[in-house]
Amino acid sequence: MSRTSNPIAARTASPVQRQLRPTAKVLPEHARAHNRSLVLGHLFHEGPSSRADIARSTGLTRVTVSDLVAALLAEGLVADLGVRAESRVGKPATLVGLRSSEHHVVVVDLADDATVHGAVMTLVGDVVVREHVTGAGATGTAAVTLVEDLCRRLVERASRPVIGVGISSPGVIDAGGRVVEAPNRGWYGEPLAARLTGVLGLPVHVANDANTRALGEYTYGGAAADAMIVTVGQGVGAGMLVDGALVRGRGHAAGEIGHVTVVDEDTAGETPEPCACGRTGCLETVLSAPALRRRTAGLTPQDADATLASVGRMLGRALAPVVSALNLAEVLLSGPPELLDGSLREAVATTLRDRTMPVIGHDLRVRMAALDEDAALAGAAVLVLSGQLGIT
Amino acid sequence: MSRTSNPIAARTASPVQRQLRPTAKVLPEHARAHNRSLVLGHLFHEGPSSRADIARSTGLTRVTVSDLVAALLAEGLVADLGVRAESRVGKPATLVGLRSSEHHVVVVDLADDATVHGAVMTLVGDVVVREHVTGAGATGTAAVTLVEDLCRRLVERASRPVIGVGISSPGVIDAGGRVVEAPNRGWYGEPLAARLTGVLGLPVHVANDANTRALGEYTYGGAAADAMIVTVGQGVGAGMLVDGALVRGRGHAAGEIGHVTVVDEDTAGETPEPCACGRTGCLETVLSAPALRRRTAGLTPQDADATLASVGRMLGRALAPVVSALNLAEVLLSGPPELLDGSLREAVATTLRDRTMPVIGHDLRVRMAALDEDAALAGAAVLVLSGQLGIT
DNA sequence: TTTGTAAGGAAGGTCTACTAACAAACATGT
DNA sequence: ACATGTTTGTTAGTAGACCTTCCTTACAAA
Repeated sequence: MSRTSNPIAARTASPVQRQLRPTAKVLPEHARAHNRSLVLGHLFHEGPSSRADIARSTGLTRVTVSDLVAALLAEGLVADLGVRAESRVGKPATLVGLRSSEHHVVVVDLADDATVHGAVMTLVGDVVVREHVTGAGATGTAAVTLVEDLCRRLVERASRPVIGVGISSPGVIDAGGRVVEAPNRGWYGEPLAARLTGVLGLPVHVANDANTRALGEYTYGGAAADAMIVTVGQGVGAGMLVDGALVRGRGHAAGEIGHVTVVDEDTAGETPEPCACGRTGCLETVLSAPALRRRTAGLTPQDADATLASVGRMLGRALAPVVSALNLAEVLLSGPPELLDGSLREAVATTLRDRTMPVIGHDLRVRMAALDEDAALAGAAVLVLSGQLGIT
Repeated sequence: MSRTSNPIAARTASPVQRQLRPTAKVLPEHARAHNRSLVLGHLFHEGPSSRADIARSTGLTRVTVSDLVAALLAEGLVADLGVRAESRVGKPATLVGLRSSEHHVVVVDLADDATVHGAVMTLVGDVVVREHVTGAGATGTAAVTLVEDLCRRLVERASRPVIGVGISSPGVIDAGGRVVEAPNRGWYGEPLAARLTGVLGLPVHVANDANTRALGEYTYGGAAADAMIVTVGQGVGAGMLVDGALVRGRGHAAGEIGHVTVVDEDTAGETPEPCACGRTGCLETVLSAPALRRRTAGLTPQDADATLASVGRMLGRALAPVVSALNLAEVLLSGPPELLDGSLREAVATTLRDRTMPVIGHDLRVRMAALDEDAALAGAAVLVLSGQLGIT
């Protein structure tokens, strides 16, 4: 074997260079914030607990937990709930609990072109106030103003301290809340989060609607840590969860699967249809809610089922490589149940199992998303919980 | 809109429950370890630097960096290189550098069924010693003993302190170095890392060979942080990098794309062939090195190119959903260049661009892997660098 | 009543990184 | 030649964060 051209050896003289990622230093206070999030996360997921419970769960000592809880009590995020009712051996525990109804989150969903939906929510996702504005056709700065006004009204109507604002929008959105590209609102490089923070004086988080849905399903809907949530509405999108974290991708466009080609000339029983994007045979031409309705309109239930199953098989074909490459635990379908939760979903499941090796397809679950139409709002709330409190 | 069945609201009484991941507490010493890795990582990627350089790069103060460097000097991981040659304004800087040739890593590659390849490497991936054992047919415990003996010999032949052992093996391997399933060696649930650590008294890291290749390409080969490295050899595998981290997947089987179905009855110009896995039309039946050689044997160069292009199109079809879902920056092909680096690679690239939306396919790169046949060994070394020094 | 167990708090110690201040060593301008 | 400004690396002191150890409180079980 010739080793002279070893590219590793060739680099020995000069160091191994790479575009350095902004790896952040860690200060003691960051450790503190992390452990604080651990405590909050425990209370969020497990409910009222004693300090000793939290200590066991987090691995921190009781002393440290007491200290953190004291700080949280002072902040008002946590409340003393008195002694635990059930009594075991030893000194009875005093419970502390997250004051989830004593803090509010303002959330906005921009998925609907005609109407902007907003709400005030508690930390556990209960809707306290609901508002909407009809902003048909508003684009550019006008659309930003629309969102601004809605947020302001919601903040005013919140009866508790508002922890932050979460916004779910279609389009390509970067981690800093800048809308890189959202054709439906005419936003290109719009610094939405920064602008709203300036106006409202509150932390604002913005993310793609398919991604927020995925977050919502993970936090409130029991989705697995390695999952794909396919959202079917006017278009088709997806949120990807890998190891419990949202995948954003190189250009912040992860999950944009609506315009993957799935219908070819040689696809049995199908003809590629033109897509709004200018190409043909895109997933959206067969799987979007309008496309599904159009394709099943006027058919007998049997024929409609067959049609839906056919679409399910196409989706399954497309997802099989994704499921295999990431070894996903779950594929969730979010959208109209009358279209998705039947032969379509079953066809996706069987196709995925047929087209992947057993170790991949064996314990893969294909199910409907657990959350209803408020999933995007709930996910927007998770943006805030995650960003401000570290709860995931 | 009916909101009564809101599953979020329904959960308000009980807390939001989920399978808790082992979220680790962070102690001051962990912060220290993290910052230490930051210093080492800077020296690894940027080469000899002054303490002030490191401080600017990491965001830590010069005082802290001096302290960390002092500790690393005491450990012998870093050396004082004297004053910088070029002189600028101000006090001349004293350079410190990673003593990459003064420490060794022992690496083993188990991809070859007939021979086990091993090497002693420096921290920058230079091969110092090369050894191999012919272990045709060794399985189960005998195969473990084979690896054990090879490691021991390599450790003995290492002329510098050995930081750890890295092993690259086909099969499904969990994060703790347990081989869940490796049919070629007859390993099922084999705790390889633990066993070797016990015998050698050194830190041992084990990972799937496609994954180690991906790590090697990332660290030594300049691969992007969001990339897929497709490895073509006896079979077909892949390593997935998302945000610079290896994806392991729900059942540690991420990257197992060799048995995704890519050939159907309706695939133009192709007939599904039976696969060793018992199904038909798997990616391995067309893309493995033997399959490619068989399909192109005896053909004119033009016909061979057409055949390779056809396989490239099939691969492109399979990868388009993956590239879209994750918004990957790069797809790397690792394997025989005479088969892959031509019409096949070009077909993959054009197919991917044709079948994805512009925002996804626009700046996607499809190229050959930068590292040669030692890529797996280099990746195994990265396992150790990453696990012991925190360098990625 | 005694014993054992568990919860929570107080005191003291160690570790970590920061700020402030300074000396050393050099380039540059007058 | 000499003062000035710049950059480096170190010393000293401070604040934060978590730990270990010990104590008190409160209850169940024997």
